[in-house]
Amino acid sequence: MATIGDVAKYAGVSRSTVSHALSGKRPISLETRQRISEAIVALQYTANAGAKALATSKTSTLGLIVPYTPAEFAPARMQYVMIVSETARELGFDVLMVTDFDGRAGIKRVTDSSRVDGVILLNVTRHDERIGSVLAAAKPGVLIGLADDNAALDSVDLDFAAAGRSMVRHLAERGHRRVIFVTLPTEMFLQDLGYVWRLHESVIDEAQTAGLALTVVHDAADPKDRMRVLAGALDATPDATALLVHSVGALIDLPVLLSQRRISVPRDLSVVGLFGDEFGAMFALPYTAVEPSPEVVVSRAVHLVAERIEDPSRPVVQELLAPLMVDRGSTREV
Amino acid sequence: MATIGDVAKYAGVSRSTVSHALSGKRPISLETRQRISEAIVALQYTANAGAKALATSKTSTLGLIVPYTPAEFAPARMQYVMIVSETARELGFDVLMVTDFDGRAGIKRVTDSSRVDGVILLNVTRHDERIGSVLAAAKPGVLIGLADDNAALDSVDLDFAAAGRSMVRHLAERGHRRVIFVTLPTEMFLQDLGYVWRLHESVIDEAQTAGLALTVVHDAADPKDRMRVLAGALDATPDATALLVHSVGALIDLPVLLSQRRISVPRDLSVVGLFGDEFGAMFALPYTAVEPSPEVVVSRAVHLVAERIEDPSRPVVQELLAPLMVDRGSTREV
DNA sequence: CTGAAAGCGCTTACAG
DNA sequence: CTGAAAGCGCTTACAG
Repeated sequence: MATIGDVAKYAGVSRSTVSHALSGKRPISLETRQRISEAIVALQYTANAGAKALATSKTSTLGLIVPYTPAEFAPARMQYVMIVSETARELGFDVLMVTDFDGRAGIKRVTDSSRVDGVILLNVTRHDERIGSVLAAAKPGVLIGLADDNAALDSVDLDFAAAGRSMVRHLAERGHRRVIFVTLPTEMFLQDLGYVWRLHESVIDEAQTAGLALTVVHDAADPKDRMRVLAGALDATPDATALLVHSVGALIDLPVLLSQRRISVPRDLSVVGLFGDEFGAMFALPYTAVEPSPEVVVSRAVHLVAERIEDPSRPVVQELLAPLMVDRGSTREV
Repeated sequence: MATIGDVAKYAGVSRSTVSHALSGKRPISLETRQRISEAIVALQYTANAGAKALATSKTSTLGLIVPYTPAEFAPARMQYVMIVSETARELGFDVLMVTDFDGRAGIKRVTDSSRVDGVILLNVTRHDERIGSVLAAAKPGVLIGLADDNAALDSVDLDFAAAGRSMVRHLAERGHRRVIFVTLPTEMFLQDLGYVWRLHESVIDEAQTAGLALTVVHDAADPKDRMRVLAGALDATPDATALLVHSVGALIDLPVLLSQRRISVPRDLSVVGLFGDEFGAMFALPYTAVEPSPEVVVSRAVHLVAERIEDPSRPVVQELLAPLMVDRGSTREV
């Protein structure tokens, strides 16, 4: 690999001139600049990242802390990872994936060794131990999700409370009075993920406000049991006119179950859920849904951490994204 | 952050002694070693990764080149990424995710700047342009998948040809003579992914050998059309006694369609497919299937690139993993 | 507008 | 068993 010294020699200038030509941090005569350009092309020069990081204390790398949460629905995760990576690239960063079983250890490792300029925490829980590690590292960090004690770090998330309310109101406005709420498996509540609770509570709360009778059913954690749980819920509440579904597993099974029972949507039953367009397309889900908009949430998070790397003193922000509802005609007036 | 100099001062030794104590590359007296250990703990010392990389020309980082292939079924991808990351960690490497739209540019970027010691190529195609980039970079690289011209790089993959043959034989042995082969969308064939062709061709080939009449149906690329394609295939070949399914989308839709038509498996129809245990569990797929074993394939790939980083002169290997079939009782004798 | 030199934090011959 | 010094490839005051 050619070094900056090789380029300097080839162009007949000093290394500092090459460096400045590259960074644009001081004026370089046109002629010199051209000679340097030629040298760079001729020698195929690319700056050594390690040397640059050593000299500047900047790595141009973001650590993506992916927690180990087997119970969660894995497929959706890839989308988040891809968006982080793509946004990071647009902002000039590379992404180091940190999937350590112990997220705290992972954060400590990549920050202590100065491998990253900042970290992005995926799947934040309400009492997320990783927040302390980010604070201890004294590096910029952003939470994708809301923690109870997140005053110290920037965070972004979908406004799941608003999402829950809008789903309930959507049904209430159409005259539904008895609704089955298929919420997430209890295992996921135990994982303390903020959005799980926020959506759950807002649905229950808004149902009360709207005078809507809610039958709450936790989806099964084990896919084998899912269908039975779902069927049981329908059996137990025959007078329900609508389903409000948060569980992704239930959403996938629903078409099968409804077809088995010859239940037509929305004629016999209205359905509203929470899932992304891309996900819905993949499984051909024909249901009206609140859109979690990962591209917006995640891209915003990456921008926030990049901004904070630029300016560590910027006030902490907490952003909640207003959810959009996509009407696919799976709900009707009753 | 404490530096090696701080540790040396604290322990009352030279920096080189600390460095050697850390690497174990020369004998250090017990007493000195202890003082150094204490200093490291007291100062919370962790070596600066950039400085280390600069001094040793080793980054302890692997580049994971994730291609941009929207047509492919995304959820499965995350599993591969996670296994790469976990295996890399076990071997002492971090993972840099490279998701550039142009994989070649991504490889050039991370290798030219010496950000990685080697690269792992996901979703290799038969004529993969990225191979040239790895060769040009003169860094170790491993292919997950088989390319036509892969004599120069290590590669690992499931033996998809064997997988195809074993599925056909499984049905042939049970007396099936007319089978519908639901293969991948034509879009995926155009993407030139090696495994797509290898499986396809081996199924057709083995069917001929086994005297099995095959109706080949390409699954729809658009999920909206999937169900119709699948239904059309059943209608067009009413005398088929079995389904051989490669398309993941078709696998997901199959339970719905069969339940709609009151077709019972394996009583009315035998089904064999190609999908992983984890994936099958997530969608509660009750079908006998060849197991793609991503954990084995991917972990092997990471080991191979790590070995080659250690010893660049090792002969190139190409490993094909024999597929396992998991019998879930979805096929019967006819 | 340009260059010589110090420094970032490591490792590793070299010398003892 | 240990240390002083050079070097990895950059950037950036400092000086002109």
